[in-house]
Amino acid sequence: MKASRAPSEPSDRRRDAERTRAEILAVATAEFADRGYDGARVDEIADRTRTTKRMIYYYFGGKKQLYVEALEQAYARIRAAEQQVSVDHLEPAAAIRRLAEVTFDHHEANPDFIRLVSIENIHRGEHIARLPDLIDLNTPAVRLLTDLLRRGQEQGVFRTDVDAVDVHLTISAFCFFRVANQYTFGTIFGRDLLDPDRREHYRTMLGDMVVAHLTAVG
Amino acid sequence: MKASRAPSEPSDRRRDAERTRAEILAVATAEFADRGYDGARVDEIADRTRTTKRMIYYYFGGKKQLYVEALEQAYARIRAAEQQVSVDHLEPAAAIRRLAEVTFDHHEANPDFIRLVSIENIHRGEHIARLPDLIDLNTPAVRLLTDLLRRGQEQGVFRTDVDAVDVHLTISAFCFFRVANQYTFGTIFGRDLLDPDRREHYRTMLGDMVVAHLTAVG
DNA sequence: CCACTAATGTACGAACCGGTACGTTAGTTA
DNA sequence: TAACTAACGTACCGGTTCGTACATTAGTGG
Repeated sequence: MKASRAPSEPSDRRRDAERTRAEILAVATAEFADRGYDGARVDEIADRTRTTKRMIYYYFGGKKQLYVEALEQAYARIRAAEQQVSVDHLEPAAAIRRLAEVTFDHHEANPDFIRLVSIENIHRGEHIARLPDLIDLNTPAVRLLTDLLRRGQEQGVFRTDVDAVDVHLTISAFCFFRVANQYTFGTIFGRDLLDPDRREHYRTMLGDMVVAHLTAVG
Repeated sequence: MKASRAPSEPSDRRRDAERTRAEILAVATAEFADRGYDGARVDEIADRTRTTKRMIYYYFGGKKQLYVEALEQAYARIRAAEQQVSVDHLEPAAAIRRLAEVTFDHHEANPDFIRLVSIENIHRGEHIARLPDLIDLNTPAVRLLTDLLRRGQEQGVFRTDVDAVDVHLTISAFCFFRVANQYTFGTIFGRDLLDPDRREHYRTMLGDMVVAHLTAVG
């Protein structure tokens, strides 16, 4: 945390631990997302930074620890972005729709995060399970949904047999699948799920679906 | 295809090309689903069969071709199972619900298939794209949905701004995510999506959601 | 400006892993 | 039963890849 305070912005390659560490982590995130844990190469990560492989072991200890930190940082970023969302001024149904759109946009804009999550699930979540900081039963999205569901239910417009996590699951599933499985789905059904011309259709459809479900009689 | 016709069922280790090949493929499918393409080990696959690594190269040519055949066979099996579904006797809404349930059950019962698809998407579908036999724009599920949507729309009970592939996407996304992302989702939100006690809830919820969406005013 | 440490670079080792050269055996057929 | 081939086994090679021993330099405090 010793801030670099050189005259007139140092801006480049002198010794800078923080910068080196951050650069390694950024490159590693891209590499792991690109090729998976086992497909990623430590030498490749090193080559893409302005430093050497030695520094990876100096700062992170090993390939696995590097992967875990990349995963942790990716989650932290998404969490931070979620925290920004505010829908207090909207009616429950409109607010749910808005939240679905934010999630939709988010997934589309962060394919590397999606890929890291897929990779982590292939490994059965063994690494994320050891990151207690990430276990947050009250994620911003879930907190918002809890409140919105309560409001809608009190107004008598929302069904009462689904909870916040269920709704979050529904929204996440749609947004995640659209990005994560774009390749196999696109190949088999001949439909590019990320075609910009269809983007608005799917964004609206998701909101329609979630709201239709919640407002249907339970 | 020369059927083994030995006296009183040979039942074991004599020379049997078909059997050896099939055994390798079965073991390989499990290994690739378990550890991913790069994580899978050819030696490990060989060790788990009653034959040797040499046979893998004799019958399949290499690790990649073995993976591709495992993927192809997995898709073929799912396709065959889909073909069995018949919902002609049901009203459109009930039929859609039934189809959703079949897909739900199917995904839950075949986690290895789910994992292979996830793995293939991490590889950006590069292998499946080279399997023209699998490119089927009219999958059994899509054919059924096309018919059901038409019937429902003619009866004036279904909205007209979604097509069969959209509905299939919705259903698949939910079923796939629930199995594929069970680990990270379960860890972060503290909810086991495959808990048998919640199974019926999610199975019903999916049908409710899809039907509510389709019957809502477009 | 000197000594000390954090940060960095180089070169290399050892295990792993996909793949293959080469030899052998079982079953078939003339 | 001899000859032939499909099926199978063994032993090994060569490149890859994670990791490290060791040397070096930049910056900092006294």
